[in-house]
Amino acid sequence: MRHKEGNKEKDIIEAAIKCFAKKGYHHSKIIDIAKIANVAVGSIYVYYNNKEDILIKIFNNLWERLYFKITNIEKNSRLTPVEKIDTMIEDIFDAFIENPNLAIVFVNEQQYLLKLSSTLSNNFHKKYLDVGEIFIKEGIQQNIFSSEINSNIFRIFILGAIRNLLRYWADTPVKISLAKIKENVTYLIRNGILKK
Amino acid sequence: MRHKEGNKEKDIIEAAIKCFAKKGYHHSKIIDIAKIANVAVGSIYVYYNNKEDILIKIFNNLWERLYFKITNIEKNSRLTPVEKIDTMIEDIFDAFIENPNLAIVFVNEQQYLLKLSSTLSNNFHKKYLDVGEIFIKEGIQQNIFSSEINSNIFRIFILGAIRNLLRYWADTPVKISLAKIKENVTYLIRNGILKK
Amino acid sequence: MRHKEGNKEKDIIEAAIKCFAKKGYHHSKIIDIAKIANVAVGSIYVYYNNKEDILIKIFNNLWERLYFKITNIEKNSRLTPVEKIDTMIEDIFDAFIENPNLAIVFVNEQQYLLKLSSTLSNNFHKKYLDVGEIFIKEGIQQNIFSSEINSNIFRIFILGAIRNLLRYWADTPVKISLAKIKENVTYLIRNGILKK
Amino acid sequence: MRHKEGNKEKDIIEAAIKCFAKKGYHHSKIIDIAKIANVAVGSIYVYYNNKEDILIKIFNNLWERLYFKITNIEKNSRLTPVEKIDTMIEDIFDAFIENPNLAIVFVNEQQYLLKLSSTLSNNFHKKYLDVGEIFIKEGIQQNIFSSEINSNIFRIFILGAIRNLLRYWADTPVKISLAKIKENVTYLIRNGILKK
DNA sequence: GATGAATGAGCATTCATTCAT
DNA sequence: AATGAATGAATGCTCATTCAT
Repeated sequence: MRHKEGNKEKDIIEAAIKCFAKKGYHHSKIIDIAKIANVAVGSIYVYYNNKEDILIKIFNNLWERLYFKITNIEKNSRLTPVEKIDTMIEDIFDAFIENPNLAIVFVNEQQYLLKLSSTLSNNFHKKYLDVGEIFIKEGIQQNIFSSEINSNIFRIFILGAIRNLLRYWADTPVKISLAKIKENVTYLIRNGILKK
Repeated sequence: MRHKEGNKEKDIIEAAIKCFAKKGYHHSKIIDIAKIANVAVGSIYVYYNNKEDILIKIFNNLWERLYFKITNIEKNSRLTPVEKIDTMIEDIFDAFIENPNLAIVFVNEQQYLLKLSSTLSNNFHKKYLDVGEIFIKEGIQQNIFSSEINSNIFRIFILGAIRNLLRYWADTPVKISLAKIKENVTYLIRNGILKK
Repeated sequence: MRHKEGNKEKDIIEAAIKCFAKKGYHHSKIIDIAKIANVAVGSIYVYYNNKEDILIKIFNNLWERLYFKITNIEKNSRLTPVEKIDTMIEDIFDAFIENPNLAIVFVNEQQYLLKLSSTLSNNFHKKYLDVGEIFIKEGIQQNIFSSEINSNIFRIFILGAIRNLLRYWADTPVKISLAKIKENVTYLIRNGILKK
Repeated sequence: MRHKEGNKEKDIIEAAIKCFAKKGYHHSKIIDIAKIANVAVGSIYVYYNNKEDILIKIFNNLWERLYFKITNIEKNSRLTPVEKIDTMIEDIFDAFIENPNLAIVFVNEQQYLLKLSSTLSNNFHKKYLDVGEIFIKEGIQQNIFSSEINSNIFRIFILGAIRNLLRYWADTPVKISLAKIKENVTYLIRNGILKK
C-alpha cells in the first residue's frame, strides 16, 4: 500500500515528534503516531522496542547532534571561553529553530527522560553537559569568569533558563523572535541584570 | 470515626505530594495516595473532584503562599529593586526547603499544569509572575538594571533556572546545599558569569 | 434544621417518584432523592431498607389503592361485566392522571419490579390481576364476551396496551388528553378495530 | 488467530442478547458478555463503541429486519388492510419465536432505548411505526376500520399489548404457545372482547 | 518486513450503605 | 430519630503490545 522504502524509521520518529509536541507524550497513542507516519501500528514495533524507546531515541538524536557541535567548539583553540559559551548557546537555539516541535517535546518531556537516562548506553546528554562544564572551568582558570561560580550549578542554571524560554516561545502564539531571546540570554549570562 | 476530623483533606494533599514526588503524577495511582494518607479511596473524592484536581490544588496552595509573600515585598518601600529580587528568590527557595517533595512535584509537573492554568479562577501563579515583572521594570526605570533586558524574558529565564536547580537538588542524593545554590543564583542574576 | 414532624417517610417517597420519573431508577442517586426530600441521606435508611425498597413501596402503594378500588367494583352486583371492565380501566387512568410522575415510573420500572414481585409478602399487583381475570370469566360465562378469548392472555394484553399508552402520554410534550386515550382504549377493548 | 475471522462481531452481539436477556442490561457486565462470546474484553471495543452501542445495534438490527418485512407488506396491493395488520403481527411474533432471548431484551430494554432513539441516524423503529400507521389509516378510509379509532393511539395500544404478552411468554416457564397468543391477539384486535 | 485484529492488565471514578455522633 | 462523612467493592473503558498471516 505504501512503499517509500527505507524511510519508515525516520517517518515514525518525525511523526512521534509532531504528536508528542501536540498532545504530550502521555496523551499520544501509538495509533496516533502510526496514522501520522502513514504506517501500521505493528510497523512501529519493527523499528522501536516500545513507546518509551521512541522518546529516548528522539532525545538521543538531539543530544548526539549537539554533542558533535560542542566537541567542535571545544577543539577550536582560537575561541575564548566567552565565545565558546556564546557559540554553545547559539547551537542550542539553532537546533530548536530548525524544528520547533522538537523544542516543545524537549521542554515537556526531557524531565521524564532524565529518570531513565542512566540506562542509556550512549548518554550524549551527560557527555554534552560535561563538555559545557569544562568551558566554564576554563573561564574561571583564565580569570575571565568569576571564581564565585560553581560550574556545576552554572550549567544547570543556564540549561534550565534556556529550556523555560524555549517552552515559553513554543507555547506563545505571537512570538518574540528566538533571535531576541538568544540575545537576551547571552547578555544575561555574561552580565547578569545589573548595569556595568 | 464517621465524622469530619478536619484533617483528612490535608492528609490527602500531603500524601499526594509525597506520591507525586516519588512516582510522578502519571504513575501515581489514586489507591497509592489513599494508602499513604491512610484513607479510603472514596474519601479522596469527598474532598477532591478528581486526580487532576489534587494537583491543581497543590500548585494553587504553593503559588498562593508565594503570592502573599511577594505582595509583602512589593509593599515594602524601603527595599531596592535588587533587594526585592533577592528576597523573592529567597522566598521561593524557602518554600521548597520546607518541603523538598513539593520541589520535586513542582519541577516535574508544573509544566503539565500550565496547560490547565487558564481554567483556574484564582490563578496565583499568573499574578505572582506579574508582580515579579514589576520589580524588574522598576529596576530598569531606576537605572539599576540594564535596559537591554526584556523583563518578560528575564522572569522566564530566572524561573526556569531556579526550577532546574531545584530539580537537580531534589534528585541528587548527595546534596549541594540549597543555601549554596541560592547564593550562586543570586550572584549569577546580579552579575552574570563575567568578572566585574 | 428541618422539622416537618412525621412527614419524612412520605416526603421521601414523593421525592423518589419525582426523581425516578425524571432520571429513571438506575440513574437516580440516593443523594438526589435526599436533596429533593430535603432530608439527610442517612434518614432515608431510617424509613427504607435500601434503594430498591423505595421502589417496591411505591408500587405496593399504587397496587394497594387500585386493589381497594377493584374489590369495590367486584362487590357491586349491579354492574355488568362490560361496566366492570370499563370502571376498572377508568380507575387505572384516574390513578395516573392524579400523579403523572407515578405513571412514568410505572411504565419504566414496573418491569424491573416484576422480577422481585414474588418476594413481596402483600402482592397487591398479583391480587389485582386475579380479580380482573374474574371479570372476564364472568363475561364469558354470561355469553357477553367471546369464548374465543383466553382470560389470562386478555388481562396481559390490556395492561400492556394501557401501559404503553401511558408511557406515550407521559413522554409526549404536546399531550393527547388522557380522556381521549381512555375513550379509545375502552372502544378498542369492547369492539376491536373492525366496524360492527 | 490475530486476524479477522468475520464472526467476532456477530458472536459478541449474540452473546450480548443472551446476557441482557438473562440478567438485564444494567446488570450485564462487559466481562460477562466477553466470556459468553469467548472473546477478550478489548475485542468488544473493536466492534462496538461502548455497552450502550451494543444495545442500540441489537434493536436497530431487529427493527431493520421488521421494517424490511413491513415494506414488503405495504407493497403487496392484493392484501386488505385487515390482512396487512394480521401479517404485520405475524411477522413480529415470528421474529421473536426465532429468538426468544431477543424477545426478552425487547420487552425489558426497549424503553431504555427510546430515550436515545432520536440520536439514531437510521431509526428503523420510527419508520416501522409510520408504515404501521398507514395501514390503519387505509382501513379507516376504506370504511373497514371504525373511524372512532385514532390511528396513533391504536399503534401504541397494539405494540404495548404485544410487548406485554411477549414478556409474559418469555418469563413463563410453562409456556402458552406463541401461536395461541398470536391467535388471541389477532382476534382481540379485530373484534375486541364483545361477541359479534 | 509489514500489517492490524486481538488481547487483557490496569485504573479512575461512582454511589449505596454504614455508623459515630 | 437524624445526620452526613467515610467507606471500598465494583466496573466500563483504554491502549501498549503481540503475532498469525
